[in-house]
Amino acid sequence: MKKKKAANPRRRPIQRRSRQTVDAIVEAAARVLARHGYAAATTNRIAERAGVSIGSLYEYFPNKDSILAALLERHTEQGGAEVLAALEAEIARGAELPALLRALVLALLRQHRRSPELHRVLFEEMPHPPGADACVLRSEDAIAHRLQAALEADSACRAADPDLAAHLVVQTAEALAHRFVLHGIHGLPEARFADELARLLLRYLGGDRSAEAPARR
Amino acid sequence: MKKKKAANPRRRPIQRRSRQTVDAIVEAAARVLARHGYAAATTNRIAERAGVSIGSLYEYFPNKDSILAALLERHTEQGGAEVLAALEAEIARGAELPALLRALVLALLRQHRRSPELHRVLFEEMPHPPGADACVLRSEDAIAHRLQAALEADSACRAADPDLAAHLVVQTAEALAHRFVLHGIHGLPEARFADELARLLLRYLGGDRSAEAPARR
Amino acid sequence: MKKKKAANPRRRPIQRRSRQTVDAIVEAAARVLARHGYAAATTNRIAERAGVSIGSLYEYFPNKDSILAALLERHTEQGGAEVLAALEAEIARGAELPALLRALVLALLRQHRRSPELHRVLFEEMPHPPGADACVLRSEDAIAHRLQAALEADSACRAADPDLAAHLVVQTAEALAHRFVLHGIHGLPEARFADELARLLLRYLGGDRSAEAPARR
Amino acid sequence: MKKKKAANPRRRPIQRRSRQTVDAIVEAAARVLARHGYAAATTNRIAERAGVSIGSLYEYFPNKDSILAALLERHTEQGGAEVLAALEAEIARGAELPALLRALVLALLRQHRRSPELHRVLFEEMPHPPGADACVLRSEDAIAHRLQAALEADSACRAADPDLAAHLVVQTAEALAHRFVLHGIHGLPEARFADELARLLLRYLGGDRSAEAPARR
DNA sequence: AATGAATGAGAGTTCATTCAT
DNA sequence: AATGAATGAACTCTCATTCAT
Repeated sequence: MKKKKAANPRRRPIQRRSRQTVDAIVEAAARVLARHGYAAATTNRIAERAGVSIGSLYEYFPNKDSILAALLERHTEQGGAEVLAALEAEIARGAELPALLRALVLALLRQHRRSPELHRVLFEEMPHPPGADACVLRSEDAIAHRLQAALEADSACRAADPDLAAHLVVQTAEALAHRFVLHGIHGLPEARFADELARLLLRYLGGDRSAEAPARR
Repeated sequence: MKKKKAANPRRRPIQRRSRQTVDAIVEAAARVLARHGYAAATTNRIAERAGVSIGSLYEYFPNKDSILAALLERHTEQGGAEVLAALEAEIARGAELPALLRALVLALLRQHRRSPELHRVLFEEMPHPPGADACVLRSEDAIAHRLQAALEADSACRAADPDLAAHLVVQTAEALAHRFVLHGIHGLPEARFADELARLLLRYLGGDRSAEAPARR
Repeated sequence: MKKKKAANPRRRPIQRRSRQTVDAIVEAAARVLARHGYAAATTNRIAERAGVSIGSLYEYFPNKDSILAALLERHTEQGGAEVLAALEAEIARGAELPALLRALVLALLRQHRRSPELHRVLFEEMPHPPGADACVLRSEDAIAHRLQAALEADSACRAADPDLAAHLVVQTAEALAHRFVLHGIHGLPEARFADELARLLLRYLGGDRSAEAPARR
Repeated sequence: MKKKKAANPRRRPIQRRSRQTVDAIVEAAARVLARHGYAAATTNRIAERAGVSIGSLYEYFPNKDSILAALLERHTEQGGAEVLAALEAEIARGAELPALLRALVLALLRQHRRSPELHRVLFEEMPHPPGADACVLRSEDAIAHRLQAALEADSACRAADPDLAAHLVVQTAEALAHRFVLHGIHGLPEARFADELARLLLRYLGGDRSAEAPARR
């Protein structure tokens, strides 16, 4: 019988050696998943690719799931940080809502484009045990939180509930970017898709001048 | 690695008896997945729950994956058909864009609510081998296609490319409904979420009078 | 139908430990086959008799067939080596054709007598997948090759084509010894059978003085 | 647990219908074995090829082994009868020992050549449960018996024990013909092989004039 | 007599995990 | 700390055989 232990690394990787080993394992898992798919990602194969014995692997991770969880977390956090940074940069340069949303959309597309195979395996092929998606939610929350602040500061935004609006925006952008990168929409070029998605978000938030133009007549 | 055989039932379930057995197996798979999760869904357990011998199970399905694929397909097609029907009904009664989008959102939420555990396992816990998601795309395409026609017939719609707009709307509604049912957004009640999502879609498509009202003053 | 993997041990048994394990498995297979027949030779039973876990068994052999193939090869090579040695010994002591052929026949009988049950299962009960018999052919070729050299050096031999003659002699001796050990000929004692078989071979090769005697009269 | 029943047909096929069905099944088994090998010869496949339901198959044969045993018996008896007939014909025309032995060798080669694939599967790939070879022994005995009578009547034969000699001759001829058809000897043409094998047998039995020729000088 | 859907014991094999070295 | 041979529970799937129709 298998005991399901908490999916946390066994030891805090404080020392450099440990940190390197943990990284090597997670990195190896990423490579194996991306190149050969979930079914081929056995612990022995991951250890081999990491240049580490299977025994050492289990020194750093209590079980297989914890490795995949760590990878998912790393992947999500890296991606989230990039998007957050892109957002921050745009805000810093005093961008208005339209530019902000475009930046969000482009950053998400870029992130998904980075290693689409890994992304696909991670989010479509790989089983997500209950709770595995917490880090995804956390990452989105962080982005939504930053966006909310921006919305509150932007007079063009007509959202009654900026928190809710920010969440909807982030989730929509994330979900649609994900789908577009993996499956496309007919033959639509990415640039046009980005435009359209940004337009959708902008209209929702109300900074859409062109939409109001007819009414001004 | 094992040769993946075509994921088609061995025997065309033309006769009533066969059809019943196939249904029983798929239904059993659904119950096992929903109640015990992906890891517990062994072929022997599914057969047992279906009240069928393991040999019979393999009389109707060439391998395990084909059972899960059939379940995914059934689930997706049923859901898609319901949403399509809801849309159709709304259109038939001459509903305008706002009511149409509300109906779409509510139908999707209803569908995801029906058996959220099965839904979660099917879409988050269960590995989706490459190609398994084709039926999901097909279902969304069908809904998008119907919606597109409605958009083209609706003078309030300002979408330049109704095909693209319809796809974005359906994908957004589907993705957010999915996420909301599984993870929620803070403690937001479903009714309010539905309102907000419908509002988002409506503003995108341009049938949003209230948004333009202030500008008229 | 299943993909047949190469019937080679996974791990080259270079280290002493590995070599021992491989031997233990092959030896266990021999015991199980001899004692309980082909039908009882399951991988689990072989592993158990070898005092090895089923997992370890598959560490050293890629599949069941490869174990049986290894056993067949070991059996054939051992037997062939013995016969070859007997032949060599006889040649070394300067034996003439009659003694040589007797030695060949006796060595083959001895070899088949050693574990007749294993021999029977290996060559009659066990399915031989195409190609499995290559090692048998190789072994016979080696013996025939040695015999050929002896024939060419023996002035009593009247064989026009020593290569062909050597092959016929070896195949005849092998086949008849095999049959005699497994099924006997009426109640014929082995000693008389050996005499007669040796006589048959001798007459073929022409070293048979007694046969020519009457004609001289 | 499987009960091993006696490998005899359940019912005496007296009626024409039954006889036809039995034949169809055995014939189907032959085709499946020859074309697809032992591993593919499942009872269901045999029944299908025979144009008979699996239920009917078990009406006529108590188990799978009995079908294969029946096929082996049919094959062996047919072959034996042909060889016997060839021998008889040669004797009837008053042939001498050399011609008789040539006829025996050629008949055996012809028989093995008829469906070498079936022959190979039947005698090398297929497991022969203990006792399955009784019919082969019987068939050879019959041929040996006829040959013995011929030897006793032939003044050229110098065999001291004609019964034993006949058995050795038949077994040698059979075994070597078998081996030659299945594996060949280097690139040797069949005609030369037949010559050499006949010469071997002839020298054994002593009707070899050419061998004695040198002595006459 | 004939059918063929149903059966289920048991086969081969995998792979996450352990632990003696 | 590190190793990797060893483990064995548990999996998917096959196929000879049965029996209700």
